[in-house]
Amino acid sequence: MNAADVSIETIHHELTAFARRARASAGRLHPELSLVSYTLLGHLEDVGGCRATDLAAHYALDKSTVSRQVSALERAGLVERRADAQDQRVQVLHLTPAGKEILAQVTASRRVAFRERLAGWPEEDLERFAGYLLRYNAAAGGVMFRAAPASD
Amino acid sequence: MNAADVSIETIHHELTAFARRARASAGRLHPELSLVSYTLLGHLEDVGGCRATDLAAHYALDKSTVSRQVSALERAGLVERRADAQDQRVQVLHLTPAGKEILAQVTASRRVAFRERLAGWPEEDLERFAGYLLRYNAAAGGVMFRAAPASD
DNA sequence: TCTTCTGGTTGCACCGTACAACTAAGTGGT
DNA sequence: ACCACTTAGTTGTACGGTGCAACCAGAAGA
Repeated sequence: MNAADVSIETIHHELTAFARRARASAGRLHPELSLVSYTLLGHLEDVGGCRATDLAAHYALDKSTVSRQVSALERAGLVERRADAQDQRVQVLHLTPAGKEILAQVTASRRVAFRERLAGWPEEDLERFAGYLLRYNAAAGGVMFRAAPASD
Repeated sequence: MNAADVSIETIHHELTAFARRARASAGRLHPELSLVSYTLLGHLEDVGGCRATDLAAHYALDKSTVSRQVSALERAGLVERRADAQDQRVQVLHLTPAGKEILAQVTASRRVAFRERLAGWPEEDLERFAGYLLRYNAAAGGVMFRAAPASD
């Protein structure tokens, strides 16, 4: 096992640990906004409104899951559905002011957490780390794990 | 917003994306071994057997959750419980040969996935990336998000 | 028009999780 | 020796997130 393999093993291990920890702790702080809800709201803000189908495709979620998430967010008053003039089936989703507010709060609080955790890092390392994550996620392309090589 | 803040924002965004993606896709490949089961088995292999309470403490899970996970793993024949001579309450958990086998398979297949995704990276970048993740996770110290700064 | 496609909802089942109540076993004080 | 307290683990219950399948309503094309 050469040095590159050791590094890959470490990356594997640490990213797995991160994912597990995120899963375990994501819901406990900000109970009003789960990790998925948060990313959904964030996407709506980024793109400025889209359809439920777009969310499902973008996040590789089942449309039923998105439907329920959106229902919950609407019930909470964070998103609103607007009819589409061209197509009566689609409902364009938009953030409400309350949704923008909550999203901003949660983002700010999480940013603080990340900033604390990254305090003391040289700017050069921050930039490289960010670059590596971008590059890695781009390569991951929406799927975290591939199927087993030979067993299927 | 200076360059460091931009980097931190990117790290925040990309790690969040990774966590969400992991959550969404972890269960679909290797349905026989969820992300949690996998890390539990991995820990048992690393430390060579421990108590359910140790697992709960190490992964910040409720003991009931661990109890059920362990029960499932035992039912699947991947771990076995051994009585402790000193304390009749504790059951020391060990991987069975089948557990070692499955763990090795899943690890291998995931390693392949990571290796593919990291193919073409210069060895220097791999080492730095691994180092950054280690450093970040060490700073995270078991909790992914801190409470909101002022709202509570 | 009639069939097919598409956006979305709902019923159902499953998993992972927490909390609370509980049992069984060890520990310590009197 | 006994009783209170702690600790390890299980079980009941509830909840949130997820996928699949069935379904409905609107749109598009043969």
